[in-house]
Amino acid sequence: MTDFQTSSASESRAIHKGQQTKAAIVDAALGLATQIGLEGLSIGALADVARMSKSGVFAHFGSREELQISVVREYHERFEAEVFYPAMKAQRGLPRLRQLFANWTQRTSAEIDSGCLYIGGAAEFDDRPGTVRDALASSVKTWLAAVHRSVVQARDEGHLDEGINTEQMVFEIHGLILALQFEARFLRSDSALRHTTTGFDNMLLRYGASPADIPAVPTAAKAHVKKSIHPE
Amino acid sequence: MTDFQTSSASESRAIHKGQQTKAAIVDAALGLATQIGLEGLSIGALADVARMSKSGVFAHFGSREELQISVVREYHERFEAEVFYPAMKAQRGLPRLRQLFANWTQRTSAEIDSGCLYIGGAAEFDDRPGTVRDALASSVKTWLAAVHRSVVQARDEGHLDEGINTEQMVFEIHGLILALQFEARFLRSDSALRHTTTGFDNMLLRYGASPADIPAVPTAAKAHVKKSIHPE
DNA sequence: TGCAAAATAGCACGATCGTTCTTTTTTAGT
DNA sequence: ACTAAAAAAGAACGATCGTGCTATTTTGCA
Repeated sequence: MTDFQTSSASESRAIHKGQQTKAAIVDAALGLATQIGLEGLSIGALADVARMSKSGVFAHFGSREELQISVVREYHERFEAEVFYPAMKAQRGLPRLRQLFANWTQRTSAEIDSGCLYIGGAAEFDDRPGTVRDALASSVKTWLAAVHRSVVQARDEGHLDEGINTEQMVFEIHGLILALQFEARFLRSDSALRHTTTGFDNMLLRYGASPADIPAVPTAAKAHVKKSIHPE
Repeated sequence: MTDFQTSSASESRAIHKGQQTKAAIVDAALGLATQIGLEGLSIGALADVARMSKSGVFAHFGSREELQISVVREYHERFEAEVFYPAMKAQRGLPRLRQLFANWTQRTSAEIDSGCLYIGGAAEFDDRPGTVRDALASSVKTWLAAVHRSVVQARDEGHLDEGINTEQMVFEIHGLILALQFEARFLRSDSALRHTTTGFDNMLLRYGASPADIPAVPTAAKAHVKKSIHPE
């Protein structure tokens, strides 16, 4: 169920009370990790936030590494629930791909005080082998594979040109999201969101989406319709 | 001289010996910071690498923050020397922009054990205000402004369509580089470099560069020349 | 060659780190 | 209500953190 596939059947087994306080701890840990990073996450600071003793927190995980992995798993599930599943309700093909991108964009830019754990984690762990890196990379790959499936479906439905390089398109989509996080969150640029959606619309046209499917950009530019697309 | 402008006149004032050991320390610190991050950089570990005492290292900076800023400045100068200045020798306009991108790409992907300090730093400091973040953001903005100048020049030289949105193009270029770092360094994808150059070539065509200026992609694809560009 | 100054080392401080062990409190089933 | 088990707290450990202070070594110039 944690694989960005559409499945069902989940079991909530909160027999003992420890399960829910552990959930509360992970929730607080995720909040800390998205602010100061997975490596910056310390058990002492987490205990303060969770209003618990250090050893009380520690006992739920057995090691800091296991805590970090729990945070990655929790983020994976939330990402799935907020970005992936809602988009599955959109019509298969281009509409679903657009919804997927819209949810992803919103998740990356809208949240005021929480950066994307995948992006921050990639920077922290690209030179740091271990189980945390593995869990992180596994989640990211699963997600990118889901995006790729959506691109392939859009092509197979005839919403995009059939000769397109789907991996190339996913790479470029990923780039737009990364640039959004970088320029919006780090550089505090308020035009990053606009550049992201404009870039995506341009990309769709370039990959063969029918212009009717692309909503007009809500700016004042209207006369630039030469042979290339250069919206204001 | 540290502003990505083409200027000259530099003065090397190594009067006292402390200057050169400080340079050696900063060099080692930069190596550490690109691996474990600016926040992970500790004076104790740095002293070990530099074969010095902790206090000996510390005395050169007075605070850890100042050490981090020194590392950012050093990275700025090296980036300038390896990416910016060499590209200035290329012909003004599209050739120079292409060289700039090529150098940037190489710097981002080729270095085996050192990630880009700007990208890692942006992830670490996007929620951490202070002088280190300011130094980092200042360097990045200066560099992106240099890229933007190069785009504007390419347009003014007539190498790109005159109606293009230059900020949008810089944003998309930045996205390609960020995706390169993410997928090559974190996901260890060996197709990331190819996706980056392909994406750039497609982008140039879309922004109006004459196809003759785009070197053929050295792959087996040759028959895809419909109305859009879909190289293998 | 001597001497002031600069550079480096040594040492200690309070704080925090992850982790272990023991004790106390709270829970859930009878 | 009683009790065994689970959960949380408390205390301490060695290590490392950034930083201050004092001594020692090294440097560069008269």
